[in-house]
Amino acid sequence: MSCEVPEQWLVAGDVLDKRDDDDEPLDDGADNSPSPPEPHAERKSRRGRKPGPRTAGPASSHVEAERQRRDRLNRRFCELRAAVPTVSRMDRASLLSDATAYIAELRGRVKELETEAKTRRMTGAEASQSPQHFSLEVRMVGRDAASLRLTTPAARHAQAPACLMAAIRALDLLVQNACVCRVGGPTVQDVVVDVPAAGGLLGEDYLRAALLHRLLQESV
Amino acid sequence: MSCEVPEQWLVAGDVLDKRDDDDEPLDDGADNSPSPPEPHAERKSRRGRKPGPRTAGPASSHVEAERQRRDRLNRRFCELRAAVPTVSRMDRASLLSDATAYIAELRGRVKELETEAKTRRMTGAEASQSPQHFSLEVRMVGRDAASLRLTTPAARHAQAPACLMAAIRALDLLVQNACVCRVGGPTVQDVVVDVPAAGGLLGEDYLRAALLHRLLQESV
DNA sequence: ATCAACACGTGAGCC
DNA sequence: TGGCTCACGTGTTGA
Repeated sequence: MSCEVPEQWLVAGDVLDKRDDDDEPLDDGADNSPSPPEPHAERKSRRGRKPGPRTAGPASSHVEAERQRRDRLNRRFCELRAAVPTVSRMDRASLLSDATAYIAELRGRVKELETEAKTRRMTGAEASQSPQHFSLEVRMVGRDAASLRLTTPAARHAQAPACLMAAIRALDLLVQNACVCRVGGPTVQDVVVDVPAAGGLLGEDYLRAALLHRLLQESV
Repeated sequence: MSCEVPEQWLVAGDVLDKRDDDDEPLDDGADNSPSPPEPHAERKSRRGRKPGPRTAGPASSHVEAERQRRDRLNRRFCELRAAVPTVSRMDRASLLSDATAYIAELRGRVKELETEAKTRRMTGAEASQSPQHFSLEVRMVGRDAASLRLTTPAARHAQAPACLMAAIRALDLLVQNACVCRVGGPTVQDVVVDVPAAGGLLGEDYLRAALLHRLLQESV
């Protein structure tokens, strides 16, 4: 496919100025029209026709433009070939179909990975939002003591007791007694904590709200 | 770019048999050489040259092959154009560069998503393997009671106390007193549990081994 | 020798 | 008008 440019069969006045910038063909204002017959160099896989009789006449602006168009196409083909890792053959047509297939493959991978990431994110969010499914009882014992009972419907949320402990500690409360048990096998996990000195300025509702807030924050 | 095929300027004996299967040009053994002049149909964006003088002579096997090659290239171009969503212009060259850029973009997305998935997997594995970093003390109190102390170096392993509780329960042990606290801010998490009736047939080493086993199993 | 692939020049439509 | 693009036929290679 002639990607290399071994300047071959150059003609006499080869200038090779070719400011062959790619990057959007929104250029080429009025630059290629000038006179220089500018023969095309660069060919490698010696296939195709020889540069021809090189009619340097002034009527060759068209052939020159066509030459530049061909060169640009060739460069684009080379770039595409460099971008596609699975090049079955060196054909142009094979390159095109390979590029199409590769794009489809990449699209499939992207979609697959995105769905996987989404699934992972969902499970993660579900696991971290599990405290929303907690049932938190706050029962005042006397005036400044409380008994908390945290129940989670699924035992896979094994971090629930620790979250409650952290929340209690974050509220500067002391734990007098704690009992964690699982009843009904892996379905229910129960935490009962007795907290002295949890009353005072802290009412039952405030205590519940603060603990819930902490629990939700803890499980981020 | 003439993707449609509105059969135009057909010549008299158009047969249109063209078993134009794509899928790897490893076919066409000796089929195009036969006599039928087979003019090419299908053109739409009336650009380019007219089909020419249609030299129906037997010397047109080459032009026919070239025609088929052109048609195949055109089809492949159309397929690629259908596969690339960001077609800036209708040029062939623009299509090629757009396809290259799109492939690069897809590659970047794939790499990004893969690294994200890998990171997520690593953190998950690390979090689940964290109990390996636990420090578990087992101190016998008398003959059939024990005091356990579980210390985790990182406080983000909030499920450690629950894991210990589950392990204790799995060993059918009772918890007399438990205390979970965090010292040094979020760096150390400490769990102290008193377990009566943990002696008997269960020695200290066996208790420690069983608890470690349970802890490692729990954290899968 | 045939065959496949490419490059070249050129005709022609379109803006 | 001219520039840009594509199609066409042909010349010329390599296998």
